[in-house]
Amino acid sequence: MFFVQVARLEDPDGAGREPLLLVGGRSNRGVITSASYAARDFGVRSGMPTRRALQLCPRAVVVPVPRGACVERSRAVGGVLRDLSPVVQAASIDEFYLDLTGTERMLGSEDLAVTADRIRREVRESTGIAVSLGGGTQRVVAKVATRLAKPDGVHVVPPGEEASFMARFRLSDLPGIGPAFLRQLAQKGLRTVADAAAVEREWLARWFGPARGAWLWERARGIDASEVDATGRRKSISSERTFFTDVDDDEELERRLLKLSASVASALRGRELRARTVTVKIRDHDFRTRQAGNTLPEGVETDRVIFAAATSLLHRLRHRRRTGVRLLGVGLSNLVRQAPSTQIDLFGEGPELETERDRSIARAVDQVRDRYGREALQPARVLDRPEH
DNA sequence: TCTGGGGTCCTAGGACCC
DNA sequence: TCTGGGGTCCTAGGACCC
Repeated sequence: MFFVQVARLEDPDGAGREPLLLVGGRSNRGVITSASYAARDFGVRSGMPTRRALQLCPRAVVVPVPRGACVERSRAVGGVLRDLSPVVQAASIDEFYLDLTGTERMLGSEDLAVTADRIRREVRESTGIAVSLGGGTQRVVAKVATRLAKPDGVHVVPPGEEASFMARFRLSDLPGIGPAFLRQLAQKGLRTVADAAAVEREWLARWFGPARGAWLWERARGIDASEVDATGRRKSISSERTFFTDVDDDEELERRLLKLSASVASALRGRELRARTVTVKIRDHDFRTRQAGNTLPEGVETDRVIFAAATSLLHRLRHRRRTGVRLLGVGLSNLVRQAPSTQIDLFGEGPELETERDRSIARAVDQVRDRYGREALQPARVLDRPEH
């Protein structure tokens, strides 16, 4: 409900008054990101094509995702949580894990459900966002418990009741089990968590492999020792766009690639990072998804070098298969911190990928856009040709 | 009624190194 | 003459999450 809530807070007289509210893409190829509970009664679900949602619920109103406002509100929620809990991990824009280990003395004998409810009220008062909290001694238990807390409530599983709590659910309710694993499980006649808990460890390992077998054996008992990671390190930055209609023209694809490259490069610099790996992703007209990547000897951050790498990857993909393109994307990974000073190429082991001059230009462009808006400075045309 | 965009993690094969 | 065993890194694809 996060996106619906934000859309309503941003437009109280419009979206705020609309009970049948859908947030998501409105183009011919859009999907629903989030639907109000009233709209869900019509069978609308997130991820569903907007066209289909409007057939199920013709009187619904569709508004675009208020992206910027969602990021702001998410940060605000995270801020409140960090004031109330020592360890907070932002798992996504609308989901956080809190590790309250060590706060027992501070909280005295207060019941965890009381603590959770206080957190819930505090978040709502400070940010206007209604949140649900699930609690437990194991991460997977807390996660599954949030389902029972929705909307706008709290559900805490007492210590010792983890296994019996988990036994109430279907395997499809477990985070980490999707359509593919579900099919495999069904082939062995396993549908519920209780079904899986009744199978011996060795059999699960034999059926699903040692890693997944052990994983399933533990989750079916509510065992999940994975830590709450509060470091907040980004591992990748990407941007992708589905076109209104398929694009088959190479020059048009390069123009799109330039915009995507500039966008991820700017996000990269905004986090004071450099990327060693550039990846280009294509989804062809028949929905076949392909990607090509290149890892550079050092981290880069400028539009020029990232676009040059992306262009040569795009050509590689197009060379392998040249057909109508539905989606184009650029990703950056292998992220490293920006070096405090320029490295000097003492031994002449090859030219630097980007110069300090490149970086100064890129950062100057960022500053202009910060002050005068994204539209203030834009690439005029495709400047660089690929190396090969 | 064809299927968004932002992510994370895992796997398997190959190159390369000692 | 024709081949071990350990490791890391890179690439591509896929499953999964919200």
